[in-house]
Amino acid sequence: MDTCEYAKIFKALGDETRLKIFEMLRGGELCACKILENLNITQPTLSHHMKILCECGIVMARKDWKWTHYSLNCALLSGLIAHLGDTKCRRNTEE
Amino acid sequence: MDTCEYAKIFKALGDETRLKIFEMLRGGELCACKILENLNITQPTLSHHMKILCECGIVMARKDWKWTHYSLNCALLSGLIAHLGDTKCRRNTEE
DNA sequence: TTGTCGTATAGATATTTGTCAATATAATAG
DNA sequence: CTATTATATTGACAAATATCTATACGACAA
Repeated sequence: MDTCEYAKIFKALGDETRLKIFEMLRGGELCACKILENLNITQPTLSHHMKILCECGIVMARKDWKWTHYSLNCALLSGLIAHLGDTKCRRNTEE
Repeated sequence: MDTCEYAKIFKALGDETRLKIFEMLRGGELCACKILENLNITQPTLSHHMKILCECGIVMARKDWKWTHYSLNCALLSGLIAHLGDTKCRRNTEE
């Protein structure tokens, strides 16, 4: 995973609507129609956002008959968290 | 910290140039001129990016004589990591 | 086949964004 | 005062983006 891919994830999460979707999915898998119910956007707009979330890898799609179910890619999320956590953070009081 | 503020942070990190800056700062505090040396952008463009990084709170500026030193806001970063880590991530194999 | 339902794509448009050159600002030195 | 140095701001512009309406696609039902 290089910097460019992380940038893609951050960019995906950097839109308020998509971050809301991300937060919804943190509770577990959801179908597109359920997500749509909780947002004030049209269906094509949701489809557009889901594509972006899937293309960066942080969200996965699963088709089940007519419905598409979305869930977080937990492995990728864990990797991202681990990467962020690997930061040299000194206590601000001293060098 | 509400969702909107996280979106601002993610948006800030969603640009490749700014993510590079973020990665540089993970190694510790740096002056603007040092950051500029490692990027192929002009000084005004760097200034613009630093403003965005500071406005979302993830980067802090410290003026010392003629130089401005930038460093990560470790408290905010920790909060972000904790938030992300608080995700209900099931093993993908079972319900 | 025709209709319905959930989702995706195409095309248009207004807004946002990243970048630059030019200029300003603030602090210091002489 | 003037000159220098590091950084910030302004204004312009091309590229990217979020959103919509209209339409297409795919799966199933009758």
